[in-house]
Amino acid sequence: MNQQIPLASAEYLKCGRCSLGKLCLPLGLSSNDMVSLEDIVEAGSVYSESEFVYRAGKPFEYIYAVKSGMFKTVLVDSQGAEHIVGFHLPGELFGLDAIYSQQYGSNAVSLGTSSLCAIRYSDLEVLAQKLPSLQHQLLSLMSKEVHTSFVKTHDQTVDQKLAGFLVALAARYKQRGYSETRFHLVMARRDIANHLNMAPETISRLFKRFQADGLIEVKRTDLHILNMDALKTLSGCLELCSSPFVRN
Amino acid sequence: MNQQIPLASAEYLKCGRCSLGKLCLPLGLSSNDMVSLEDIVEAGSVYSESEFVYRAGKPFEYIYAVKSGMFKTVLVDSQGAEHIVGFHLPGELFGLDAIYSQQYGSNAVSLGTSSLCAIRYSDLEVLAQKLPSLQHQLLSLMSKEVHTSFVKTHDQTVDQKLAGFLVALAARYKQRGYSETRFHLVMARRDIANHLNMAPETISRLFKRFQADGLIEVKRTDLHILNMDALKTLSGCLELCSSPFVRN
DNA sequence: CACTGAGGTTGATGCAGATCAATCCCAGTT
DNA sequence: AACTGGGATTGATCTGCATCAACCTCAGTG
Repeated sequence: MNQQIPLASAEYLKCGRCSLGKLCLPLGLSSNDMVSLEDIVEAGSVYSESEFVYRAGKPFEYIYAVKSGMFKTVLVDSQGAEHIVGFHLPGELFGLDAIYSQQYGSNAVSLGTSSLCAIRYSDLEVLAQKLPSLQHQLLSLMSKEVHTSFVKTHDQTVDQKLAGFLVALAARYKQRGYSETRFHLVMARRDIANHLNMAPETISRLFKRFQADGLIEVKRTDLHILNMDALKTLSGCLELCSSPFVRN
Repeated sequence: MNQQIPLASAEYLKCGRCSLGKLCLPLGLSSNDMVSLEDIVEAGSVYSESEFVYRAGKPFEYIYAVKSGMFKTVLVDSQGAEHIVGFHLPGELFGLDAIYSQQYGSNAVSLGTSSLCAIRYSDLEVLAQKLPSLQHQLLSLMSKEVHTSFVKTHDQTVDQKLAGFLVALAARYKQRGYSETRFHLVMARRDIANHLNMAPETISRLFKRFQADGLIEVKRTDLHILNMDALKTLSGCLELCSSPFVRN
């Protein structure tokens, strides 16, 4: 079963003290409201590599906020083929697509050792009813989700897709206070390929070419972006797509 | 400019009497709450063929609910290439992706003569704060939007994509009380092609083959689905994707 | 009723990227 | 330090669908 080990430091990681607050649900909340939110958040369950948070078809109960590490959500079609819908970084929510249907529509899986906060959705709705800023932030985050997935439906060449993916990932790391030019590709090549509807071989070749063109430097999971502007141009989505959005 | 002619019968088309209530925002509202909602809904603006409701980049103010006809939302990338994100049928909302960024991310355009209701989002948020069932329905509809766009990111063969599109459209017509096996393709072939990331020629060839295979009958804009089951099988997304969801 | 033009259809060709098939690389194990 | 196996890379080949080009259809117009 899922190893939901509370972190030793869980008490210190409540929303009010969590560095991710400005990206996550608490954005805009007063300190009083924050305390109410903390009451319904189960903070800091730890998942080890490839553990399932939930599986498609299971009754909807919680939405999740990533605390550390990374998770992926995976759609499985009737033939059993998998499609990675998204990768989720700290401060991002997932499971929101299950509100309507009351059952999860995808599998959620950890990448490496990762942790997250669980929020019982029924509690969240009740609390959002009391706290206007929480309702606002929840709606905002869902809206962002809608927009980013709209942008992703626009098919492109493989170059555009991979460049766009890297640029977006860089922006998301930057938002979280990490370097936007140097970071680890936590997910396997195969996962990137799957997410972008490409063959792993194509990812490999593109990385090689991007490197030859001086755009990036990759060595296993280490990525160094050398020419962000060129990469952005390549991705083909400059104006409306870049600001204030980030595709994830 | 946009011809926003109030319908002569507008008074009779308020939410409480609108047949689309069970699909649209009013779902779950008591009759008292319904009146409050009606207060903030500007019902029944009419748009003629190819009129813009809003354009990408414009400040966000309203979300829209389709009353009659059909609208499409179109993403325009930095090279000016257009991509149709979705077609919107009566009872469906659009503009929700602009909540986060506070500006519309796409162009919204009418297909044929169509009408819609406009709801100032700031009013809606305030009202949703007072009416739990409205908040619930708004969140539900956004969740549905998230889910359907997730499903659409899963790339497939052209056969699967077109079959899936037709099956989903049929289901949406059925929900609205129309035949699910006979309906008009309001949008041009070119628009279907664009939406599905295919060439118009491919749509043409597929329609021909589907017809030869006894799946459908098409004559210009008239579509008759002869073998829904086969079409569903072809679309490749039986279990989780069909119920209770509809891709749009 | 012929004319026009936009949308749709049909056929021929080309290519981007998938697929297939080795080979390589390296982290983890013994 | 040799061994193992899964992921990544590289090269060769194949193919689905886009693209190009020509033609057809039909609603609208004078």
